Amino acid sequence: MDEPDVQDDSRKFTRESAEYRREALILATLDLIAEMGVRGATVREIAARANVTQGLIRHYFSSKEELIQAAYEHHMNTLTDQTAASSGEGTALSRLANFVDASLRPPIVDPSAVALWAGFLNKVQHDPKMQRIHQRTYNYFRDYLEALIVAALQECGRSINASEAMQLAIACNAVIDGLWLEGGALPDAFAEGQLAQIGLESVSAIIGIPLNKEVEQP
Amino acid sequence: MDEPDVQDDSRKFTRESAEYRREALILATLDLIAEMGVRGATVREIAARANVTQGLIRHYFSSKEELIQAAYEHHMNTLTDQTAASSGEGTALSRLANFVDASLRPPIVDPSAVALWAGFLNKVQHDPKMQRIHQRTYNYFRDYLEALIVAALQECGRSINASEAMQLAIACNAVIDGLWLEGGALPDAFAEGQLAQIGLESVSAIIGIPLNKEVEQP
DNA sequence: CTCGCAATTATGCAAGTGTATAATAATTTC
DNA sequence: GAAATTATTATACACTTGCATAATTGCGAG
Repeated sequence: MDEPDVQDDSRKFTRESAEYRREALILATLDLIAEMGVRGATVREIAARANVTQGLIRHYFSSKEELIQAAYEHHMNTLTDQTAASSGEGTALSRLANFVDASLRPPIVDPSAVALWAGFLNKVQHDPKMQRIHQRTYNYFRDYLEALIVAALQECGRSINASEAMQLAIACNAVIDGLWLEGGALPDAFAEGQLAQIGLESVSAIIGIPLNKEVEQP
Repeated sequence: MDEPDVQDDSRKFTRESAEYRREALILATLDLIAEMGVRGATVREIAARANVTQGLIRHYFSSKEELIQAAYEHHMNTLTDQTAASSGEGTALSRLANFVDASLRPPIVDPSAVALWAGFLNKVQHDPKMQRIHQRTYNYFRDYLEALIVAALQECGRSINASEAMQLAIACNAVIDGLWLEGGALPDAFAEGQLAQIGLESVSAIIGIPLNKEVEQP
C-alpha cells in the first residue's frame, strides 16, 4: 500500500509563488466570464479551473469583487499591450494600416473577447474603480489612434486642428469597435479578412487618405 | 378598525389579462437586466417589480429561461419598430440622414440599452433560439441600411453592385454600432449631438455623398 | 533534522436561487 | 346566486452562492 500516485508523488498539493497563483486565478476568472458570463464565474468554478480549492481565493483576494477587479485590470492591460505591439514600425501610414488590420483579425476579433467585454460591462457601469480602468483604456486607444491619424495626415502634407483630429479618432475608433463587435457576436457572418478589409476602406474614407496594408513580399 | 385600505378596496389581488401580465413581467425583466445584469434578474426581483408574487412567473412562463427569451424577443422587436419609424418620409438622402441621426441620440443611445445588450450577449451566444433572434434583427438593420444607401446613391446618379452595397452597409452599420456603444458605455464623454454629427460625417465619407440632417425650419 | 510558519485544504453556514406543489380567492358560467 | 375555473398567492425544498473558520501540510530557516 501507499504506493506513490501514478504521476504525482503523494503530495497533496504544491506551494507556488504568489505571483503564479494570482495569475492562475485571474486567468481562470477571465476564461469563465468569457464562457459563462459573470454569473458563471463562481468561486468554486474559478478555483477548480485554477486547480486549487475555493478557500485559496480568499487567501489572495479579500473578496470575489477584488478578484474580478484584478481580472479586469489584467485584461485591459493585455489589450493595450497587444495594441502597442501591433502597429510596429514603418511610416505613419503603414503603422495606421497595420493597427486597423490587427484590430480586426483574431485574436482581437473573437467571440470570447466580446463576451468578456459584455460580461464586465455591468460591473463597469456600477463600480467606480472599474469605471476608471475602462475610461483609461478607452482614452489610451483613442489617443493612440489619434496620434497615428495626425501623423499619417502630416505625411500626406495635410494638417488638422485638435478638434478635427479628435473627431476623426472617435469616428475611426467607432468603425473599428463596431466591426470588432459584429465579428465577435456573429463569427460566421464574415469571411476571413473581410472585416479588416472593410475597416481599412472605411478608415481611408473617413480620414481621406488611401490606406493599404502593406503586402510583405519575401 | 377594518376600515378599507386607503386606495384599494380590500381585495387581495386583481386578475389581469394574460397579455397585460406577460408584458408586465417582460418589462420588469428588461429593466432588471439593464440595471443589474442577468445576475440581478432573479425571479423574486422580477415578480416584485411586476407587482406579483414569484409563483406567477411559472404560470405564464414554463421556466425563467423562457421568460428571458420572451423578453429578448420583445426588446429586439421594439428596436426594429423604433428604427422603422425613425427614418420617416422624404428623399432617400434625408431618410438615410434621419436614420443615422436617430440611431445616435437618446433613447437609442442610452446606458441602459447598452447594458441590456451586454446582459443578453451570453445567452445569445449559447442559446440557439436567441441566436436566431439576434441574427434576424442584425440582418434587418443591415438590409434596411443597405436599401437606404443604395437608394441614396441612385438619387445622386451613382449605382453600385450588390457586393459593394453590402460592404458599405456593413461599414456604416459598424460606425453606428461603435458610436452607439461608446455613447452608452461612456455617457459623459460626448457632448449632446456630437455622436450624431460624427456619425453623419462618417457615413458621408464612407459612401461618398455629403449628407446633412435636414434642419427643420418653422 | 525538526520546527515554525504560511500556503493550502477541509468543513460549515446563512442567505439566495429556481422550481414544484398546495392553498386561496377573483371571475365566469350556467 | 351557486359552482366551476383558473389566476394568484403561499409555502416548501433542494441546491448554489460567497464567505468564514478550523484543520492540515509543504517547505524553508535554524
